[in-house]
Amino acid sequence: MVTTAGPRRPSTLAPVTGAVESRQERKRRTRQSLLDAALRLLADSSLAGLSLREVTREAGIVPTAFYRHFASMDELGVALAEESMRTLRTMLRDARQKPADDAIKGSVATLVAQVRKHEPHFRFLVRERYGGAAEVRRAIAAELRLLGSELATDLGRFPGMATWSSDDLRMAADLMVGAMLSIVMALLDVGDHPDDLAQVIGVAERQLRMIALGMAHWHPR
Amino acid sequence: MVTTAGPRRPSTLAPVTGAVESRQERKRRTRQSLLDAALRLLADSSLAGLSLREVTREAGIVPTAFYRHFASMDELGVALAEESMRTLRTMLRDARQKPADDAIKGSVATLVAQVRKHEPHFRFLVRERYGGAAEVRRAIAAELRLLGSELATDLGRFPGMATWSSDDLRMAADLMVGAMLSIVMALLDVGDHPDDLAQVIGVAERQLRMIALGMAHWHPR
DNA sequence: TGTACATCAGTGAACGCGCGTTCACTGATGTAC
DNA sequence: TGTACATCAGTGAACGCGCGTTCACTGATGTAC
Repeated sequence: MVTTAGPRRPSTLAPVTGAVESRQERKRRTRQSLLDAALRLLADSSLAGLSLREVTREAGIVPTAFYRHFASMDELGVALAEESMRTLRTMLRDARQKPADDAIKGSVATLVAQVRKHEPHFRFLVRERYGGAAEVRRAIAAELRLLGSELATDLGRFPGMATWSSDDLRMAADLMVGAMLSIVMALLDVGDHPDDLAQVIGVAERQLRMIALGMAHWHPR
Repeated sequence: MVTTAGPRRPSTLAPVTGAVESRQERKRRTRQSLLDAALRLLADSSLAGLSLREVTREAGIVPTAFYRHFASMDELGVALAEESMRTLRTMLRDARQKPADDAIKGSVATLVAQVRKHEPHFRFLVRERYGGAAEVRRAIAAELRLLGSELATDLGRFPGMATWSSDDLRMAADLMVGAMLSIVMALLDVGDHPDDLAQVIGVAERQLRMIALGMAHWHPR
C-alpha cells in the first residue's frame, strides 16, 4: 500500500497562501533554504566537516537536487561568504552614517548588537577566514580588503587626517579592521555570564581608544 | 611467492645506526612521525578535512596502529596545538631577552624569520584557532591567554608603565598579541613576490608603532 | 480561451569508495628468576 | 649467563556506514500558436 504523492511541490516550499509563485521564485527560495540550512549546521562544525547530504537533509530536499543550485559545497561556501559580508558591510555603512556622540562606545555597542543578531554569519566568517577552502578564503579576503579601503576613505575625511598619505590611511584602517575582528572573535567566544560580556566590551573600548590615541599623535609622512 | 617480512620494525623507524633503541624510544618516534605527517598534510587542508587513514599512510604505518598513540584525530590536534604553541612561546621568550635597538623593527624581523622557519606550525595555529574542533580551539585559546599574561607582566616592567593597572596592562598586551597574529596571517598569505613581503613588513612596523604611540600617551587609571 | 509541446526543479534507485573502528595475531623487547 | 614468560607496538582482514555523484524519471510551470 502506497500513499499517492500528490503534486511535486518541494516540501520546503509548501505554499502558505494560494498565491501563484513563479518557477524562478521557487528556485530562489530553495537556494536560500540551502544557504540557511548550511548556516544553521555551521554553528556546530566547519564547512569542511559538513556534507552535502547533511545540508540537503536539513533543507528538506533530496541530495541530488543540490546540484540544481550549486556545483559543489565550495560554491555554496562562496555564496555564504558573500551573504555574510553583505551583513557586515551593511552594518558598517549604517554605523558610519549615524553621527556619534562617543564614537568608540557607539561603535562597540553597534558591533555587539549586530554580532548577536547575525551570529551565524559572523561565526562563519571568522571560522572560514583562515580555516576554509581556498576559494572561500579568497572571497572573504577580497571583501575584507574592500572594507579596509572604504574605511580608509572615511578616515581621510577626518579633520586631523586630511594630510595623511593614502598608504598611512590604509594602514590605520587595516589596523582598525583587525582590531574589530578580534573583538568579534571575543564576542563569539564569550560565555553566558553577563559579566563576561561587560568585560569584553570594556576591553574592546579601551583597545580602540588606544589605537585612536596613537592615530591622534601620528606624524604622517 | 612471498618475500619474507623480516623483523617487525616499523618502517618509519628504520634504524640508521646499529645502536639499540628502547621500545619506549621507538614509540615516541612513531608518535612524532604521526605529528609530522599531519603537519605536512595540513599545508593543504584543515584538520577537519584530514582523515586518520591519510595521516597513517603519510607516516608509513597501518591505520590501526594510530590508536597506540592517540584516541582520535582530535587528540592528535590538541597535541599539535601544544607543539605549535611551544614554538611560538620559545620565539617570544628569545625575542624578549635580546635587548632591542629598535624594538619594533627587531620584533617584526624576528616574527618574519620565525614564520618562515616554522610555517606549518603557524599555519596550523591560525587555521584551527577558530576553524577547529572545540577541544583544539580551547587548547589554543588557553595558550594564547598565557602568552598575553606573560607579555602583560613584561610590559609592567617598562619605566613609563609602572603605574598602570594590571587590567590596562593586560588589555594592551592582548591588543599587541592580536596585532601580531594579524601580521602572522598576512605573512602566511603573502605571495612569492619580494615586494609583497616588504609591503607587509612595512605595514606591520607602522601598525605596531601606532599602538606603541597610543600606549605612550595612555592615561592609566 | 484552448491545446500541444518544452522546460526544468525536484525525485529515487543505484554505484563504488574511503572512512573509522573491531579483532585476533605476531614477534621483538623487556623482566623475573 | 640462560631460560621462561609478559608486554605491547605494529599488522592485516573484515565490518558496516555515509559519502558524492550518475542516471532516467516525473509532473507542474511556462510558452507558442
